[in-house]
Amino acid sequence: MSITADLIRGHTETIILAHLLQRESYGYEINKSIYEKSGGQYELKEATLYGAFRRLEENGYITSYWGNETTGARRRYYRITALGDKQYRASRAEWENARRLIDILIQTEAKP
Amino acid sequence: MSITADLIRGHTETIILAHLLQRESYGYEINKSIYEKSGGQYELKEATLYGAFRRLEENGYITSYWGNETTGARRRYYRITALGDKQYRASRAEWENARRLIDILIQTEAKP
DNA sequence: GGATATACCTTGACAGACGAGGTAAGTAGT
DNA sequence: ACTACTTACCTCGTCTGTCAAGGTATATCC
Repeated sequence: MSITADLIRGHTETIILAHLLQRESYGYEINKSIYEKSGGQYELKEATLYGAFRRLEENGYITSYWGNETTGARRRYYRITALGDKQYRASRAEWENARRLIDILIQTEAKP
Repeated sequence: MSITADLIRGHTETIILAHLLQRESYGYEINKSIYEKSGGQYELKEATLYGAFRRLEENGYITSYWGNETTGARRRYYRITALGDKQYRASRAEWENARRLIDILIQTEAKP
């Protein structure tokens, strides 16, 4: 992992919601997907991932159920709720705003 | 303050360094400047600000000295070091990368 | 005298991320 | 049969940055 996690902190839950909007999924797959989408630059730690799932479920943004795998390890699937969809849109709008703000705040005028 | 601080978390020190690259300054002024640049959307809490100063100084990114104000409250001025300049450039590059990455990770394809 | 602005600082609590550990089932090679 | 690896889940304790709440002191305005 080449990107410092502090910079992603605060976006973990939004990233997970974004993935679940595409399709129902489970922890291991979501993490793999993040790894691939980031070109190998970023990967959630498991403790972070499962902690985020717990919070998201507590807040009613996702629901979960055990898949009925007949082979291989069991999987817990997650599905986004209507509330989660709403939260995703709000978080995304916040990100757009924060991005613009940080761009303004960390820039220096006329310095090569 | 309308932006949640969690989204800025991890950029506080870079924001301070960016300000100090423009000119030597002191805590109160830096915070006012952030408030104004952000259009009143964001303001550091004092505990956060002074905590960041302490870390920056411990790491050798800034130095400080007491101003000799003849009137009004005393001020502790901060100056960025060569190491701080280097760190700023690195942090800024990291931000460009993180920004691109988050954009990729929180986007959903073809959803209105 | 009292309120407000400037200007600094500290302590304790909280929340998210992480390191390090664990469980369990299937697959591949020797 | 044994060993190693992959898939897949989970938890506990620690660390770090932020914040609420408190404090000190000087100067100005009404």
